[in-house]
Amino acid sequence: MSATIRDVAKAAGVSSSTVSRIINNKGVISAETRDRVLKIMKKLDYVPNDTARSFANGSTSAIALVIDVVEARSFSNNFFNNSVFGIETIAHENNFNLIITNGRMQKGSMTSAGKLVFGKKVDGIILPNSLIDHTFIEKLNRIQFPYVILGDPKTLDADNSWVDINNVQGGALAVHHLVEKGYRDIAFLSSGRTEIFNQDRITGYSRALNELGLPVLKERICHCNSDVESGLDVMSRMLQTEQPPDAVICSDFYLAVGALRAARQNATPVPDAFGIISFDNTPVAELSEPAITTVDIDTFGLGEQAASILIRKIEDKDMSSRQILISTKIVERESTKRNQRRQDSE
Amino acid sequence: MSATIRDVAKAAGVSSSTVSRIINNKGVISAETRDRVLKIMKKLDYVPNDTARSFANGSTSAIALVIDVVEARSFSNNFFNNSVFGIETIAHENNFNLIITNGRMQKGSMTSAGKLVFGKKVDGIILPNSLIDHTFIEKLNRIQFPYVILGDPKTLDADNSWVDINNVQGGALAVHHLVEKGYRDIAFLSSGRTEIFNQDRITGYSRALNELGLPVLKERICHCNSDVESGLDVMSRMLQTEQPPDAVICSDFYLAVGALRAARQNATPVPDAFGIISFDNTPVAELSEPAITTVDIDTFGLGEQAASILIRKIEDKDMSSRQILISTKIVERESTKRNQRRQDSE
DNA sequence: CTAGGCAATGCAAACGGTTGCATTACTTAG
DNA sequence: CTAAGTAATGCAACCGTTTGCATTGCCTAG
Repeated sequence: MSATIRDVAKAAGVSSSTVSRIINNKGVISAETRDRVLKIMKKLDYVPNDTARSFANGSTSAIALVIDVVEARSFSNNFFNNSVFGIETIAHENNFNLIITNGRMQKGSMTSAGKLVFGKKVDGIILPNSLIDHTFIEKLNRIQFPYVILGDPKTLDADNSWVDINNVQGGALAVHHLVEKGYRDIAFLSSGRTEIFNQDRITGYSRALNELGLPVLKERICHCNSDVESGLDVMSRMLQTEQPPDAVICSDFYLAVGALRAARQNATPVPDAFGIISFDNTPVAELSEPAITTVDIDTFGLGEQAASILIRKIEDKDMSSRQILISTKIVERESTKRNQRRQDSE
Repeated sequence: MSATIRDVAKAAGVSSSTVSRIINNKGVISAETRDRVLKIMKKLDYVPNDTARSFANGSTSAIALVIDVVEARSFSNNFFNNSVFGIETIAHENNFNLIITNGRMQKGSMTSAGKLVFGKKVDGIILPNSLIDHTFIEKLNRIQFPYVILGDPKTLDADNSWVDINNVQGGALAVHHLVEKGYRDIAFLSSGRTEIFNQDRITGYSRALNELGLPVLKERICHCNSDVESGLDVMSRMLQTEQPPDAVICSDFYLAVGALRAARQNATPVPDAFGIISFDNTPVAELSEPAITTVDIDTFGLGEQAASILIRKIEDKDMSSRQILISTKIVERESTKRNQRRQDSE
């Protein structure tokens, strides 16, 4: 059907080696030959067959991203969304293709990721720590296959490359912000007990309280589901105790909305009597009233870093592994923006 | 490095043809040979090289999705997010890989999509109507390359396959819902003037008003930017006229939140004096107070349909083209849930 | 003047599968 | 008993590039 390298070679009166060298900018080619061949290529609408190329030189110029999606609930996937975008951006800049595969949907024996890796469809792979399978990682290590993990894979002992949001720092940052604003009794609503990011945030939260000489209380830390109802329930109960907290840090925006509603139902004014911070600076954080102060996690940057480490690894298999923590920052909005009389008076 | 088909063949004492036939379930193979070969394959950790395979049989088992992302603003990308998930699901079921490429980032002469197509990296392609380039489509048609368009590509004359949300029906549905609820003077806030989906929604809106014998008024249709400020501004102004509307349909959730704020600032109670409907049933529609009634657009289904049409086309190049419109439905929440005295009294 | 070096290009094998066309050994109908 | 059919497998070409190793002609240092 379409022209091959030999068609071009024949039409230009050269060998296919010469055409190949021109395509790849390798070797020494005289200017006239190059021009002639380039013209022929254009005339014949020639585009090198990438599959044949991959086949010949044993590399695919493609990377895979394994995602961990169970249901299509969009804004909890804010994370996914932005990371993919970051990864695609870097992949594109480096002339890599990005293959996306859902790690939750394995049918048959080999996982989708395994198929891509061992079938040599990709040169490297990015996978989330939530889907880590030790035997799979071992296999990757054995054949020195380049990979990068999204999220600190605490359960792995080998030295792997990973990229993570600095959730410990984020948890601490939230505490410091609240304390600066004059809040003193800070609760933490976590969106789950098992997720590493929740554990890390709680670690940071506890550590910061310690540093500031504030007590860390078991009953101030609650593990809920990631929905408005949970946040509302838990927060309502807390607010009705004789010693209610005066602020809360929430692991996601659903919980924050729940907390906000609880405060409203309890006639506790936000931010004056009660401060709220949510993790993940999703654009919808601006939409609530009051708008919610967030710990901004740079998921786009996370994707960028993961992709660029992976690509460097592909280009240099002996590269030592890298671990990157991306700092968070506070985006202050209404839910913590009280005037600080309270603090001053203390 | 890793075992090839010839290694397996040698170890099993057969020819590589036999191994190939076993891998692909083609031809007739005796049970004993098959068993022996399968055992050897397992023992040698043999996985067929997909690149070599693609090369040999001229098909890649991969499809590409071209996305149109300019900035990472997550929930306006709810669309993107769910569609990708739908596409990946179907691709996976059919043993296709999904390559994602950002159509906005073309560097060099050939677009990223063109590289994938003409470099024979994929067997088919899904592209959004927002990125349609007539000469590119013509090229695809000329070589009979399978593609499906996301969103009705109204500017194309040829018969192409596409999948779209039925925005006309959606616009009408919103009107009918509001009228059923007793609202009579319905405004429309569009998130832009040029997008086909906005035009379609307005068409449906106008048509439904006509059918119901209600007037279609120019000044009730506003084109804004997709943000809260715009919605707030426009709606505030409308509400302060001597004859304000008693309901509004918004093209996205930002506008709906703006409209809600405008109503609140104007002391117009929602839903009793003013009804609000937003397009796109993003989960955050539940988070506002009152929660906002939405026109649910099935973006996951959109992706599924696009992928399955594409794959059928790949498998049968002579398949006639398909056009699919996916109906919307109302998800009723608080912002239109008034008791219907008003209507009864008319 | 000559040998060594370099610029420019060609030859042909290799990458790892797939597949059309044999080939071989049975089986069975006539 | 023979010819035709069929089940099971092998041979070798082919898919479109890349690349190590020639080869050729020319330049330049000694």
